[in-house]
Amino acid sequence: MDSKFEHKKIEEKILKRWEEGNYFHAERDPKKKPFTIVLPPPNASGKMHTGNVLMIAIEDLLIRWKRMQGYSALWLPGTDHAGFETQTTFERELRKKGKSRFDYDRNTLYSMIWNFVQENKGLIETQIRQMGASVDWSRYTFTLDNDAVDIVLSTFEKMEKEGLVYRDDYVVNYSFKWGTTFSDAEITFKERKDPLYYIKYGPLTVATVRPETKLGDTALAVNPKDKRYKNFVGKVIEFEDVTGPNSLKVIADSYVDPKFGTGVLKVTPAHDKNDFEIGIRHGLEVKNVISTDGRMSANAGKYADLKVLEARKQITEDLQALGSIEKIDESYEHLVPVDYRSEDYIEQLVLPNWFIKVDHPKKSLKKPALDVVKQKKLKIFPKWREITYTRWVENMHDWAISRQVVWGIRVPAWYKLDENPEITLAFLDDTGNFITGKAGELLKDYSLETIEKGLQTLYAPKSSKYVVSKTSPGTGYLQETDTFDTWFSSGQWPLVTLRYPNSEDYKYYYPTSVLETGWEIVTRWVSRMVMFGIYLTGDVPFHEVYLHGHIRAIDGKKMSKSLGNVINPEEYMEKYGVDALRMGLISGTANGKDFNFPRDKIIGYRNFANKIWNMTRFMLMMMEKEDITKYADLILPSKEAEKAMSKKDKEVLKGLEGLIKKVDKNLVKYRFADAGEDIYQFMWHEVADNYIEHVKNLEDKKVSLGVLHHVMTECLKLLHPFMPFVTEAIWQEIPRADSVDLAASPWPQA
RNA sequence: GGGGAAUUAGCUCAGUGGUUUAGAGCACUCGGUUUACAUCCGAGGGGUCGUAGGUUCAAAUCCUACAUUCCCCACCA
Repeated sequence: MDSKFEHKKIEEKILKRWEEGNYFHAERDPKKKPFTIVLPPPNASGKMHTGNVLMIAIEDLLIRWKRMQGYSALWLPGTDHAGFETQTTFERELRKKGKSRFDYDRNTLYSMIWNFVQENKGLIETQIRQMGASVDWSRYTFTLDNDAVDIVLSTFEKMEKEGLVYRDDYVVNYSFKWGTTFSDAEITFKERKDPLYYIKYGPLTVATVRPETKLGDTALAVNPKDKRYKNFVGKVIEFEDVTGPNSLKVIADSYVDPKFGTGVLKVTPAHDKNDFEIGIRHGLEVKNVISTDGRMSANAGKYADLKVLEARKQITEDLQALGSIEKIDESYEHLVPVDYRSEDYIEQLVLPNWFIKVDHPKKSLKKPALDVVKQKKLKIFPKWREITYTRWVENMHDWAISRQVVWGIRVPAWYKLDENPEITLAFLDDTGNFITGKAGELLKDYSLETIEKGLQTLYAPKSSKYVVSKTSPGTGYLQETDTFDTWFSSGQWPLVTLRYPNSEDYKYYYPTSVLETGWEIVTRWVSRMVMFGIYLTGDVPFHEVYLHGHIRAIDGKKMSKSLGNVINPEEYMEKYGVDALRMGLISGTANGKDFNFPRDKIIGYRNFANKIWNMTRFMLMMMEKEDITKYADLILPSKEAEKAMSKKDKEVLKGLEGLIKKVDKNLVKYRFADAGEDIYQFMWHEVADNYIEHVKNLEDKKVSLGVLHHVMTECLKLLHPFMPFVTEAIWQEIPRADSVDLAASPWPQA
C-alpha cells in the first residue's frame, strides 16, 4: 500500500469493480423487502452542481445502507428535459449564430433542441457515475422517452375523461410583436415615464397609467385597513363613464397599498396579473378588452378595433370632456414589462390555458394529499418543513398545466380547423415568411399542409371544440401547440420510472420508500407527486420525504453567477476526492437547514480517508510481524477468545457495539451528519489514538490483532455508505473470510 | 405584503424529551521525527448561549416582546 491514500489512483478502478459485480442492479426478490428511491432527475443537458452532489451523497448513503441490510434496494436514475431552462439555453446558442426561435417552425425547433440535448446529455450521466452513485442504470429514464411520455399522456386522457381537465382563461405575458407568450423569466422591466391619470369614479378617485383598461374594470379595491374608505367597502358606486352610466362594487383586499395614489385600485382582472388574482379571491368577472392582435376587443364597445395607444388617447379625451380627470401627474416613473429580445412592450392578456381541477367533488386531488400527511402515511423530515407543504396545498387553486414553450410534452388535444375558424395561427409559409391570423381567413390562402408544416403557435379560444387523443384523430386536425408544465410530467416521476401500471417493477417497488430532495421544490414537485400518486394508484408515491438544506457559497451568500461565488464541485472532487466531498457535504447538514459550503470539513474528511488508510497499513504491518498473513491465522473475537482478552480489547468491542447502534439510530432519523461524526470520532480517536497505540506496545499482539481486524472491518462497513471509495479500496487490502466486495457485504449487527 | 428559519468559542456549526464542568472541526498557544499517518501525536487557552422579561426546584433549550440576519413566495396600479 502507498503511504498516502491517493483517491485519483483508485476511484476509477473501484467504479469498474462495482460495475463488473453488477451490485447496483436491483433484482425483484419476494424473499426480500424492497427499498426504493427515485433520483430527482437533474437537467439532462446540464452539469453537476453542489446541490446535485449533496442529493446524490445522501441518497447513495441511504441506498447502500439498505442494500447492505439485505433489502432489494433500487435507486432509479433519470434526467429531466427541463422544458423552459433548456429552451432558454438553446436560444442563447441560437443567438450567438444570429438566429432566434422565431426563425423556425415548431417541429424543426423541437428536433434541434432534441439534438442539442442528446449532444450534451453525456456529461451529467458521467458525473453521476463518478460520484459513485449506486443507481441502477438498466432502469434509466429520460422524461421524453417514448414510454415515459406515453404514461403522462394516458394520465391526461384519464383526467380529461373524468372531468378533471378544463380550459379557461389565464393571465399570460403576451407580445403583439412576436405573436407569442413569454414566460415570467423572459420578461425584463424597463423604466419609463408615463402620465399618471387621476380618474374619478363617482365619489372615489383612482390613479392609473392605463385609462384604456378601465373598460375591463370589474371592481374597485381598497385596503381593508384603510379608514378613509371603510364606509365604501361592499357598496356599489355609480358614476358616469365614457361608455355611459356605469357601476362598480368596492371590495377590500390587502393587496392594495394605501400609500399609492389615492389608495383606491381599479381592478382589471383581464389585463393585470395581480388584478387577476384579486379577481379569483373575490369571484370577479374577467372582462377582456384587448385582443391578441393588439387592438381593443368587442367588449370595448365603441372603442373596439382601436390600437391600445389610440384607445388610451381617445378615452383620456373623453374623460376630460366628462370632467372625470381630477389631475395628471406627468412625472410618474415606473417599470413596464418588455420582452427580453426586442424590449418591445408586453401586454398581460388572459388566454385560454389547460387546467386541472384540484378539488373535484368526486376525485379531489387536494384533499387526499393533505390527509396522508395528517394521518402520517406520508412523513416529512425535518418535521418543521411540513407546514410549508400543508399550507401550500391548502391554498392551492386549480392548476394551469399548459405552457407556451416548444420543448416539452405537447398537450394531446386536436382541433379541427374548419370547425374552429376563430383559432389564431402563427406559422412560416413555404418561403419562410411569418404569417399570423385567424384560421378561418388563413385557410382561404394556405393549405392545411403548409400551415401544419410551418406552424409555430396556435391559440384556440376557450369555446373551441377539441378531441383528446395521443395520435391525430384524422385529416383536417391540428394539434395543440402548448406543452405541459414540467411539473405535470415530473409529478408522475415515481410512476413513470417504475413503468406504471403493468410492469413487475411497479408491482414490487411501489410505493417507493423515501423521496429525498431540496426543500424549495416541496410545493411544486412533491405535492404534485403525492396528488398524482394517490389519484392513479390510490396509494402514496413514497412513505417518507427528506428535505435537505441549500448550500450557500463560502461567504454565506446564495451562489449566483453575478456574484461570482459559484462553487464547481469538480474542483473539490479532483483535489480532495469524491469521498471527502460527499462526506463533507453530508456533515454540513445536520438538521436540514441551509448551510455554507463546508470547505474545512471536506479537507477534514480527506485527512480522515488518509488516516484510515494508514491505520490499515499499520494493522497489516503488525499482523505480518506476527505471521498473520491470511484470514485463517486470525484469532477473532469469540466466546473462547474472550478469556484471553484484556480490558482494552473488551472496551473497544463495546465501543464498536455502541457505535453500530448509534449509527443505525441516527440514520433512521435522517441524522446523517451525526452518524458520520460518530464513526469519525470512534475510528480516529478511539481506535487509532487509543486502541492501536495500546496494541502497538503489547508483547503478544495475537488476540488484540484479531479484535482490531474485527473492529476495522465492521467500521469499514459502517463507513462505506458515506465514503464508498476509500472503504472499498481498503477492504481489498485486508485478509477476509470470503472474496465478497464491501459494496455487497452485509451491514454490521450490534 | 404573506410564510419559514437563524442568532452558541476568533471562524463554520452541533446541542434531538429541560438536569453533572455547554461540544466538534478549523484557527490559536506549548511540547513531540516513538513500528502507519505532519493529511500526524500529546497538552492547553478560549463561551454571562442576540437583548429584555416570564414560567420552573432547574432554561442555550419552553413562553412573550424587541433587535439583527438569511431564505421562499407574491411584487407595486
